[in-house]
Amino acid sequence: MIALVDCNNFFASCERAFNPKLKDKPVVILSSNDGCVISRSSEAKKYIPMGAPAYQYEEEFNKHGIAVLSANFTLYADMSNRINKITRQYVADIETYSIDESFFNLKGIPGDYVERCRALRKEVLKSTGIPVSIGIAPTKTLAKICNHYAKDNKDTQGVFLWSHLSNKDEFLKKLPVEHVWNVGYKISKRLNESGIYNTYQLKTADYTWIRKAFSVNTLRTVTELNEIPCFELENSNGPRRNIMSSQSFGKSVTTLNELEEAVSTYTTRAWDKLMEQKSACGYVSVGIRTSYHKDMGFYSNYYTQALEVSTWYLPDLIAAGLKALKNIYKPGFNYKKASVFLLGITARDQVNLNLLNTDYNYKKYNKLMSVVEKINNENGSEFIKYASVGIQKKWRAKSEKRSQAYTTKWSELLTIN
DNA sequence: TCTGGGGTCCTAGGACCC
DNA sequence: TCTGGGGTCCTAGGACCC
Repeated sequence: MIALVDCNNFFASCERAFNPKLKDKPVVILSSNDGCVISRSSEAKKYIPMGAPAYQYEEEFNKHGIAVLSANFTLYADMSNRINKITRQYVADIETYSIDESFFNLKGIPGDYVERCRALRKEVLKSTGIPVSIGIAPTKTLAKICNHYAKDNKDTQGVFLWSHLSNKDEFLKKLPVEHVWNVGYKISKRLNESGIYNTYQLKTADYTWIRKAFSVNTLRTVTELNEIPCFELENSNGPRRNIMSSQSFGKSVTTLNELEEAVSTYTTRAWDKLMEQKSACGYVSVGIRTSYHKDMGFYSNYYTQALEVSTWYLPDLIAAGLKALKNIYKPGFNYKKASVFLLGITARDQVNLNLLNTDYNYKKYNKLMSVVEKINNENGSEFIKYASVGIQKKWRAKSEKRSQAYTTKWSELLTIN
């Protein structure tokens, strides 16, 4: 049996855990640059749709006394780790699926599954203040469905087991296909065109036809609806295969110079993650684009620059990023966003050496990078940095209503008067 | 003035091998 | 006029997730 534990309104709940004034009040959390709504407390859901652009909803915010906060990802990541730690005390086999969700295996867990999960839920709430819901089923896809059921039905006390459904087929008939995990906008549209609207129809669809008309993943989803597991629990502790750092600017950027600062900065952020998982990368890819909404003309492009040798030496990554940027930069546009991807990620002892560049000094570079990483870990990111990241950073994203780093900075600890 | 920032996996097609 | 049968690896792009 697979269980899915999912935090309710996670970002909004994190803010509430540290700010009692937000209790029972509608709360929304905004994306970076305070652009659009990415999390809502249950009270706010009545008034504000997911993804709503904040500037269009100012009136609603005021009318309903909605507390509006900028996203504080440092806080959310820390809370997520705490919840994971508690979960690990209950079960061994865990896959951290996202910042607010984990799958775990209940096989071999003694006692009643539902009681066990209720105890976990209670413990998480008591220790962190975050309410969670748990769905339990033979497959991940069904566990997702049970999780939603637990969230929507108070009488479940936050935990729901698939086999407790009295009439599963009737239940699935009322569930639109687009609510099924891994059935998104495109696939549900195509399913609808073939007359498949509800999840019971999807469950009983012809396997051969599904495989032919869609991908193997959709077949897996259908199989999982039939209680046969196809998506295994994955090892979420492994290294990332891609690393990305991307952010829109607080103001429009026109000059190459400012874009270079941003690309250098984002490359450094991505490098932080590369160092943390002790990997090397083979390619640096850079993307830039204008706003979708401006009349000034739309431009979007990216370029992937191969490194001569796979490395984790930051100056080489930045140089590659800047080279890629020069390939795609066109003057005369108002740029709104830059992205940096690190691709071709491998373990450091598995990098392919370059036949023509045999004297790449890994030893020396490794030493230098480790020192930089250590100093920044102790003193804060960008304590030591390459000059190309810039100092003024006028393009920096806005985040005007961000709460304190309650749990990760000594200077911002919660004080109680 | 203003619309996020991350990730994963799969597939088709091209380039190449013998 | 005719030009095999079998592979691998890589990349771009598309679909999905939160």
